[in-house]
Amino acid sequence: MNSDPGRTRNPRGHGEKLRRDIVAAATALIEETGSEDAITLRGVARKVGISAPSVYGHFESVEAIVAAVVADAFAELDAALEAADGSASPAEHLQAVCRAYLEFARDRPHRYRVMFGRHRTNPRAAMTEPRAAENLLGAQAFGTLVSAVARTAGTEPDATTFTDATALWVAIHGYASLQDAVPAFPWPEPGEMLPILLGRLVQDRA
Amino acid sequence: MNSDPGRTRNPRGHGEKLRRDIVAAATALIEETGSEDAITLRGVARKVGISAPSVYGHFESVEAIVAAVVADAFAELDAALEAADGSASPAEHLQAVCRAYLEFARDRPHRYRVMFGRHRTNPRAAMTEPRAAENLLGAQAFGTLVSAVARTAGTEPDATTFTDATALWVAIHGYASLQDAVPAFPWPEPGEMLPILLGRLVQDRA
DNA sequence: TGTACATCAGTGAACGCGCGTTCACTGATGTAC
DNA sequence: TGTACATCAGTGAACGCGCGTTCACTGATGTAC
Repeated sequence: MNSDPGRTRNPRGHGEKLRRDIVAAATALIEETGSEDAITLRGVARKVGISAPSVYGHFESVEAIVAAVVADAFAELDAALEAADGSASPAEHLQAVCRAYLEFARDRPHRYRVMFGRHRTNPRAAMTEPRAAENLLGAQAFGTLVSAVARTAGTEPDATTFTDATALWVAIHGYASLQDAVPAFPWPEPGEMLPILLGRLVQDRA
Repeated sequence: MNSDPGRTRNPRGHGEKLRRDIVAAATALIEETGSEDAITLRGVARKVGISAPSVYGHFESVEAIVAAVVADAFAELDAALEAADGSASPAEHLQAVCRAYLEFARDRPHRYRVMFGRHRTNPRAAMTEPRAAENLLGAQAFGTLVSAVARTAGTEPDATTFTDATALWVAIHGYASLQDAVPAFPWPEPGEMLPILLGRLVQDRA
């Protein structure tokens, strides 16, 4: 909750830095308080160390700030799945992708909840093509999952891999979000749960 | 958002009715606005048609009102799964239970989101035994699922049925909540998705 | 049968607070001439 | 080389609003004597 009273104004031409500072402050507020409600325009300004009206130079509303936090988080998720070890066998790679997904959710539980807490589309994409699935936030992450599933089947992505990946996604998301929502439930560890879900949900077409 | 200005005071000994009116108003506010944030003490009082301080006679905080809404919703979920057709074959019964779960979530998307949006335990149970899994909200619903899974296996509930039921729950919850969160995704219909999840996740031990 | 009293189910006014938003502004720095 | 000016990156004060919370209260109704 520390603010930054010792902040010095950005030099000319570097006003965009404040935008990043605002998003970082909002992100920190979510992870510290556990709730998206904690993000207020004045609260974010306080955290950054600027006056409240200064936010308007970069965001037109609190919702726009939250949307930026969510967009950043989805970009991180995309990168985390992409970075999962791909040198292993197809089955091991798929498992690594799923493990990366679960670790992402576990390491940022509050942001993960916010990412999927309201329905949101990519704001930039929404302007041009509001319903295209490939422009949804997280589309790249899902694409990584589809590719990993296709590799285990030894095929190109098709309707079956799409269905398998969807079934896997709902299960892994459900596991991640219910662990966060109902921590007192006697959850199996990921090391136990993940092989079960993977083994049963991904069609063996070998 | 209609309030009730024509409300008449409850007769003596029936003050508890106001408590139910408050919970009903809060429930309606959640389903109308889609957000738990819309529940304010004054907003609920306005909706019921009473003055703001009157709420304190029945709830000590807004959170207590939301907790009551959530507890009611879990009781409804318990009842809905219990009421799923049990006269059919075990496999058909299990499918009916899962369908009832998905319908519950679909019919009250906002309440469903609030139910699993924060981690909460049964407030009454939390006073006595804070960690007992069987006192969690939704424990009865999960028990119904475990029983239905056990019937398909032809066994009493054991570690395997527990694992199967857990896998099924995370998948069905994930499916329900992601459909709500990402409506633009090309979701398979429940009629297509449910048999896939059931067929793959529930161990065939016949 | 009357009446004083206690209780119940609320009310109405007031408070201080943090919020989003507006407005006119400031002061440093680069640019044109 | 000097200087006027435009621009950039913000600030500070003020506004009206809805909120949670408190306080003393009201007025109908049941109960004891």
